[in-house]
Amino acid sequence: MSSEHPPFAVAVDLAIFTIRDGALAVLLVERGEEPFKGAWALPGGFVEPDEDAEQAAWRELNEETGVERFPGHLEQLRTYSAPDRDPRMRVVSVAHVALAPDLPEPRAGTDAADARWWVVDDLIGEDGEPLEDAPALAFDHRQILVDARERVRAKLEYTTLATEFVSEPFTLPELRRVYAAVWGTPPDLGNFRRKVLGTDGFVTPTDSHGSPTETGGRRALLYRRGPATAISPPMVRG
Amino acid sequence: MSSEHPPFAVAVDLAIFTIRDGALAVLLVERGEEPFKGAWALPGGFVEPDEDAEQAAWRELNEETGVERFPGHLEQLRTYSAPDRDPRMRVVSVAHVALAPDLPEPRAGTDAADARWWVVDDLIGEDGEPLEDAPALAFDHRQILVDARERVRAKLEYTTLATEFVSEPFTLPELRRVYAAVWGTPPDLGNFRRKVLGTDGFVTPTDSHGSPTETGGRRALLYRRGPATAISPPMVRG
DNA sequence: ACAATAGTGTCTTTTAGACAGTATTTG
DNA sequence: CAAATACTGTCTAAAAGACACTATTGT
Repeated sequence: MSSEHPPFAVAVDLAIFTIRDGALAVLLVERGEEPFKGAWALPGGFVEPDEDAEQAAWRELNEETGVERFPGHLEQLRTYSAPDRDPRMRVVSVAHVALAPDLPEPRAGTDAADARWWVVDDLIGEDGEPLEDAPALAFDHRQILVDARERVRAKLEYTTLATEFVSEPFTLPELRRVYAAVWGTPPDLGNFRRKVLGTDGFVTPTDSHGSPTETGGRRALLYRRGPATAISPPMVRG
Repeated sequence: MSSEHPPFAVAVDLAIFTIRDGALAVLLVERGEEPFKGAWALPGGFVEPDEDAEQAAWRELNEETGVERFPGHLEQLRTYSAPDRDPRMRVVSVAHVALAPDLPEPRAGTDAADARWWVVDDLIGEDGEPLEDAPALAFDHRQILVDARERVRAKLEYTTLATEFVSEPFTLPELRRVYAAVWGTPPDLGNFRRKVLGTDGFVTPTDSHGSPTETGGRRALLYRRGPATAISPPMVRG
């Protein structure tokens, strides 16, 4: 190592996903200060001297979503460090992906004008390019969001992460709708059931049934998350 | 974001892999200064004010390996940010994984006493625990190395990354020995050929043959890297 | 009864796993 | 020739893809 080490600020940014109305949604905050005042951004904040990035991410997660203890999954995505990514000063951001079952409407943070859920596919297209009529995101947050969505899409293939998007107990049709929302197209009904039930420890059955729907139809069996984390061989995207 | 942002140093650390004598090897440098003076560490250095982490990693890659332009693959692994990971000061490290065909013996860096290739499985066991008779690594570099090895193992399954471990042109038996070295056990000969040749764009054939071996045997056909980057469905680890 | 949703079964195609056999080269 | 290495073929088993059929519930 050389002996000089210029000072940086280190931040965490969070792509917090949930499923709302059958679509993948992400939490954005409207910036109340310059730079990018009025633009929408991923929630985040600086890492404090006595914590690591993951602890900072958990702290922000609870602050931004306004819950006691965030009920879902958190993992590091990657670090973004372009020298000019923040016009004020040199900031490297350790981006994280979080996901949880449907959460309440968020409260605005201290320095955010507003905060709300956005349908991800209304913000960025399949190719990762911004959509017309969609707000431009602050900093490099569009790229972070593109990378985060791809991470979630990929991990549904080879992990049991989808169960983090539903609250226990859940039905298999609910779980299937998670795949439909994230991948944009639902997996085949029969093959999906065969794969989930055939993967040891993906889900464990209960002996009770879900509530009836308004529109009629058979009531689905309820399940809980199983101990498995990997799906092998993976479930493939349509 | 809050308005305070304590100063950090931002470093990159590199797990540089190659195949030597049929085994996965990693480049380590012996530290010439405190802390951890005399211990072995992953090469790395601080990010400069005008570069991002990836540029810093490329710079260190060329400096540490002593080549003009590093001929292999580089990607970000993850960021390590425990508050006490460096006893001198607060340093977050953006770790990277690099891999390349067999490289020359490295030269020692300016602040490193020595540098050499180590067989990875002589440093860390299958479980990720340190081995007896193996040197302890400086900082959190054992954990970084464990994570880096797992990344490479996993990516051989679903990407064509293995071709970055051989220099062009190469033979299929050479490529198969990459899998054997990284996974610890060779894939079945016939099935390996079927998978590689059956994956469109994995390799492209040439019309010439490799050199004869000392011990006799048929000469293998030579191939070059193809345009494909993904293997679908993946090749599975024995 | 009908619509809607949940769940089962089955036929076909694809792919992996195992492994036997053939081809080419050196000494 | 034998030994060593490269390559091909084939049989079997497992899994996915497609899709038809049955079951249960509400209106």
